[in-house]
Amino acid sequence: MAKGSDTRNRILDIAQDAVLAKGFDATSIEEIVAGADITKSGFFYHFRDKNTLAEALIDRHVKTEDELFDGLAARSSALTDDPLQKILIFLKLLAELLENMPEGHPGCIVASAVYQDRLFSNAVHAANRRAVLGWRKRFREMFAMAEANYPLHDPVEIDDLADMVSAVIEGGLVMARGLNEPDLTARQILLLRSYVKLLFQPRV
Amino acid sequence: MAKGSDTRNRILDIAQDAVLAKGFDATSIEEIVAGADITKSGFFYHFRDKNTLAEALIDRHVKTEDELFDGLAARSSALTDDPLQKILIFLKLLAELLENMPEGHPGCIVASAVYQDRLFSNAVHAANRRAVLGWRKRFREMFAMAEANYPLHDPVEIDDLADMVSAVIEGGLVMARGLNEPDLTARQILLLRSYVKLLFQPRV
DNA sequence: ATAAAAACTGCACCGTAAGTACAGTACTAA
DNA sequence: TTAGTACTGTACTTACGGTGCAGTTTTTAT
Repeated sequence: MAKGSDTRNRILDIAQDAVLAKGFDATSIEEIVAGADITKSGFFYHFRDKNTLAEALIDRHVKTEDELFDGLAARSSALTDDPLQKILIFLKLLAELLENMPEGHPGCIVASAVYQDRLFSNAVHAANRRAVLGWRKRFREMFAMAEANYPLHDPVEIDDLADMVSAVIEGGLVMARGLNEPDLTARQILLLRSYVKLLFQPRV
Repeated sequence: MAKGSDTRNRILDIAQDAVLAKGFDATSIEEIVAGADITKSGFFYHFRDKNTLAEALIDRHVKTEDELFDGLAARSSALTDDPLQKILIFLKLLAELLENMPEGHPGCIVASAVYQDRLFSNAVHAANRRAVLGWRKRFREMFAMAEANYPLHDPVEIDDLADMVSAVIEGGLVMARGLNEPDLTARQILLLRSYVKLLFQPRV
C-alpha cells in the first residue's frame, strides 16, 4: 500500500489538474477521490475540508513556482554580473519558459483564489498573501540592485516596479485564458522587459 | 409593483455586489432573492439559470466599463490633439479614477469568470471574450495613432501594447485584492504610463 | 372596462455535492 | 504484540441549483 504521503500527493496532483482546468468550485471531492482511487473517507482523512485542500494546493504551487524562479535567477546570475542584465535575462528566460509550455502556463491558482472570497478561509487568504509578498520581495531585490548601478529615466518606485512583474504575469494569464491565446503572457513579459530596458539602460 | 425590468435590475445590482464581494459560486440564488425581496420562482422568471445571470452580469459590467472608458477618452481628447498626450492623459485619468474609489475598484467580473471553466456556459465565455477583444480594439487604436506620429524606441507590437493596458489592470486588481492594497492598481497604471512615455516620447 | 400578456407567488420535489459520524480493517514500525 | 497510521464502508444531514406547475396580481393594449 502507498506510503500515506504518497496518497496525499496523488490527491494534490489530481486536484491541481482539475482546478486549473475547471476552477476550484467546479472540482468535486468525489471526482478527486475517484481519480485518486480512494474513498471519500480517505480524502477527509488527509484534508479536514475543501478549504484545507485549497490551502495545500496554494502552498505547493507557490513552492514550485519559487523553485522555478530560483532556477531562472541562478541561470541569469551565471550569465552576467551586471544587475540590469540579470533582470533582462531573467525576464527573457521567463518569457521563453511560458512560451514553451504547450498548453500555456497552467494558470495561477493564486489568482483563482483571489476571486472567491467566502468559500475560502482566512488560512487560504493568508497563504495567498504570503505568496504575493514573496514575489514582491524577490523582484524588489533585483530592481534595487539595478537602481544602485543605473540612473532611472523616469521617477518610479522600485516597489511598484517589483509588483509590476507579478501584475503582468497575473494579468497576462487572465487575458491568455480569456482569449485562448496561450503565448500572450510571454509577449507581455517581453513588453515589461522592454520597459525595464528603457527605464534603466544608458541611452546611445 | 415594480415595472419588471426594475426587478431584473435589482437582481443584477444585488448579485453584482455579492459576486464582487464573495465570488460567483459563493453567491447563492436564495440569498439574492432574499435581498431583492422576491421569490425563487421570480428569479427563474427573469433568468433561466445561474449561467444566464452571469452572462447578464458580464454584459452589464462591460457596458458600464465601456462608458467609463469612453468618458475618459472624451475628456483626454478634449484636452489635447496630440495622440501620445491623449494616451498619457487617459492613463492618468484612469489611475486617478481607480485611486478615488474608496473601496478600490470593484474588481473585474470578467477575470473572476475566467477562472471558472465548467460552471460557465459557452455563452458566458463568449461574453467574456467579446469584452476583452473590445478593450484590445479600443487601446489598439489609441496606440496606432501615437505610432503614426512618434518613433518607437523599442521594437514592440502595437497589439501587444494594447493588451498590456488590460493585462496591467487585471493583474493590478488581482494583486490589489490579494494584498488588500486598493491603490495598487492605480500605481500600476502609472507605471504603464511611464513605459508609454519612454517608448514614444522624443528624448531631451 | 375588459381581456390578454407579463410579472410574479407558493409549494412540492429532485439531484448533486459538501460534510459528519463512526465502526471496522489493513498495513507498518517500535 | 501492540499501537498508531492509513485508510474503507455505510449511512445520514444540510445546502443549493434547478424543475414543474397551478394560481394570483399587475400592467398594458384595445
